[in-house]
Amino acid sequence: MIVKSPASTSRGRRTRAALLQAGHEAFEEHGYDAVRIDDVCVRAGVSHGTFYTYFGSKEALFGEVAEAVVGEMFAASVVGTAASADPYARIEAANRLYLRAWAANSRLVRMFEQAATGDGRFGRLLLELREVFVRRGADGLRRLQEEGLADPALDPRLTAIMLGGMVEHFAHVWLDLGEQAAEETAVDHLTRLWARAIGLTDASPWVRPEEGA
Amino acid sequence: MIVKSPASTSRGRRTRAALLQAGHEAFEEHGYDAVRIDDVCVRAGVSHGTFYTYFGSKEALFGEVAEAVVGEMFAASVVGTAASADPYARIEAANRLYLRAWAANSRLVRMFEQAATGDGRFGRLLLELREVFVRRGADGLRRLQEEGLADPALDPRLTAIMLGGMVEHFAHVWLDLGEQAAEETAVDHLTRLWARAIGLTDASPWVRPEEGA
Amino acid sequence: MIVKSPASTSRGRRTRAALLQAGHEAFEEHGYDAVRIDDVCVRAGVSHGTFYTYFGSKEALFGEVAEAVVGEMFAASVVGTAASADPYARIEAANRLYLRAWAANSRLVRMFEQAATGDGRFGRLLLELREVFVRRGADGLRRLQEEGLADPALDPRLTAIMLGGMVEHFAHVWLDLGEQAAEETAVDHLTRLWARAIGLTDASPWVRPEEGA
Amino acid sequence: MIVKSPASTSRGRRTRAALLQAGHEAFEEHGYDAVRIDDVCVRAGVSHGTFYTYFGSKEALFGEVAEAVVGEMFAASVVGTAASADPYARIEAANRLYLRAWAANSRLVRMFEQAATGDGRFGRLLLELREVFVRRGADGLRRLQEEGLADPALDPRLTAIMLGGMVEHFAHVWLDLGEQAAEETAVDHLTRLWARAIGLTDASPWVRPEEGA
DNA sequence: CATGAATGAGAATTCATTCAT
DNA sequence: GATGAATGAATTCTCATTCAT
Repeated sequence: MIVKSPASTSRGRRTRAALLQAGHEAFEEHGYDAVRIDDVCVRAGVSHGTFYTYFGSKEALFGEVAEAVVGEMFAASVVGTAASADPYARIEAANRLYLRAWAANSRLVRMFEQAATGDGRFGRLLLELREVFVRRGADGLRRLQEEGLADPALDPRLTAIMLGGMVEHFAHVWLDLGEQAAEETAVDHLTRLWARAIGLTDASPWVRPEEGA
Repeated sequence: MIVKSPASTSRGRRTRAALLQAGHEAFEEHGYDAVRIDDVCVRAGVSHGTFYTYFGSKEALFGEVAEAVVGEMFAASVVGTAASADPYARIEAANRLYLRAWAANSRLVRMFEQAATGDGRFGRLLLELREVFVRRGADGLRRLQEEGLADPALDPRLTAIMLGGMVEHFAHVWLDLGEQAAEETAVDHLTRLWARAIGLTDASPWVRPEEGA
Repeated sequence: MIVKSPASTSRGRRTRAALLQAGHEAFEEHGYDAVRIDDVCVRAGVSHGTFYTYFGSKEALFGEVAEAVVGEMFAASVVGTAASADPYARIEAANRLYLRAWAANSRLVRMFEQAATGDGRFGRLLLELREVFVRRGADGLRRLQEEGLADPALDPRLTAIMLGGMVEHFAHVWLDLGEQAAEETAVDHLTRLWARAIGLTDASPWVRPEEGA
Repeated sequence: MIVKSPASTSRGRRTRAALLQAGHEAFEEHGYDAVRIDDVCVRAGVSHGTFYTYFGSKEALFGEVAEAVVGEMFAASVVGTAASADPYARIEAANRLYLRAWAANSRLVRMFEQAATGDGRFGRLLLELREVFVRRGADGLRRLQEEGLADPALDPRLTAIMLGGMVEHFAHVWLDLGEQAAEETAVDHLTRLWARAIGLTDASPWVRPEEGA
């Protein structure tokens, strides 16, 4: 895509950033289709003519917003990789991270899927993003399997998709659909479910009554 | 909602059904906003004037399509409730059911969320639908907890949301995003993860090597 | 090009014809670029939405106007071919015909050339039209040459282009630029010049004074 | 017209000339309406803000381009007037000149007619230009008539318009529409046709066979 | 009931022109 | 003088909806 204006002056850079920001907010609030170019312009405080100085179309704007968001999420996914040595703690940290990363952009990322239907560009972007998270999850599980800490019968990729999806989906229900829950409780549950699902032994202190007998 | 025409004649009933069916397909394929009344009419083989004999607006059509879909899913969720006595088998049956129910309508249901942004009507529909599945999951878990077969520390509702979300989300990734997987493998993994996540004793035969030593 | 509407009803056919007529007039009066779709609609007495029921764009309308005009001119070029046996009279008849054919559409045909620059479609149409007239002229000249009535040294095609151009251009100057002249005088001059230019002997009764001496 | 800037500095003069040149080329290539100020500026290598330092509007630029072109053509029409004493050679020289003058600017001059539709200013310019050529042709013919070398029955002005139009129109067909022809052949034919059309005695050596018998 | 012509509000986009830097 | 950001009037085109036949 041709970036219409390199925004060579500082004023230009400011305007461009304002439009990007306004677009981000507008898309988040109302969804791709419902956003009018003018909405974005009003929010950014510029005339609609100015919009076209910086972006060729609504789609172009969305593309840049999307790239920025995906970039953020990539970045977030990397932070804190070198966490604890304790597997359970690592899972907990990852879940917290995951939840927060999606918290910031849940609605927008969902929107990529709508936008993705037709085009293909956003679809690819979205798949790449998801793949990063999936791969991280799969790699983690594989390591645990090699160490004998997780059920070796589980397919790492499939499992990562499923458990990762659990977190992603919960983030959506929690943040977008307003399901009430404290972050601590949420992370605690997600981690406990995840850890025990893969067979991590010391996943929880729970001991079945019968065993105790 | 005022149903514009009770479609009293049999010809009328046929036309109405054709529009409903055409709408279902069109929404599924292209998404709410991208569908034009004309697309639906062409697909149904009627003139676009006729559309308004049966539906007051595009939204009205979508509303009826949505209600039909939700009805189907409600129905599907009830079927086979009285399955096996074995908890693991019950979970497996539920997951298979769940997966299939979403398989049929995943794209449309997702669309409810887009459409929901506006007036809240579809949003409510969606919440009610989800609630049915959540409640079933929560009830099942509570029963297992009472029987001492599942971790009593887990919050039934939260857990049901998370694990139900895992299934729902996987259905989406699998069917809409094209992740490759055999249904058997998928159901097997989902069930294993679900069962072990809640601490169901005989969830899987896996025993950690060290323990075996 | 897809004709947007076959205008199956008589009302539709009337509206379509009105738009075509209005377009013809508007293009003729103001030129392609200066005509707004709305001008055409107002003139035709329909809303601009209706315009798009029948034509996909201004260019599409112009295309149909152009085809109609070219068709008319083709038709006009054929009429009266079987005229007199006297070569001079034949040339005169052809010139009168030529002048009248261009009289009706001079401005529009000129417009094709503007419109032709970019596209190619109108350019081809125009070349074909011109070719018809050129070929007729060339064939006529060739016959006269074979009969020994015209200078055999003249290239028929080139000559036809030049003398045909003389008539076409004069039509433009006369009709569009307002040069004053009576049709009789014009036809008389054009014929006399044309006939004598190709060496047709009895082209004019004029005898050079010296010869008379 | 108020010339916005006298371009007092040498840098200013250079910029002004660059814009004029760029405008000339752009108008020639794409036509008046299709040219955007930005195209001209890019071609001239200046920012579009600068344009308005030198020209008040697109029309003003076109006006200056037009005046320059017309000036050139006036100049060209004068050159070589004092040629040979032989009438046929004089006509040949004039035709060659005519053809070359139009060759250089045919497209732009045609454009004057489009642009003329609006305010009449360019139309007047064009008429004046054409008048120069017409008058020269008419004067030449009148002289020949007085000398008994051309048909006295011909109206000088009308004849000059017609034969001049033949040359002008051929220039257009040849150069703009791509009709293939060598300049020599073209000038030879034009001259022969022109000379014989007005009845110039020794116009061509052709003698009808019958006469030769 | 069915048809399809007509409508017009609304959205995207272009581009000549102005103006602060 | 030069720059390029900002403006907004003007234009094209879409599509849900109405209505006469």
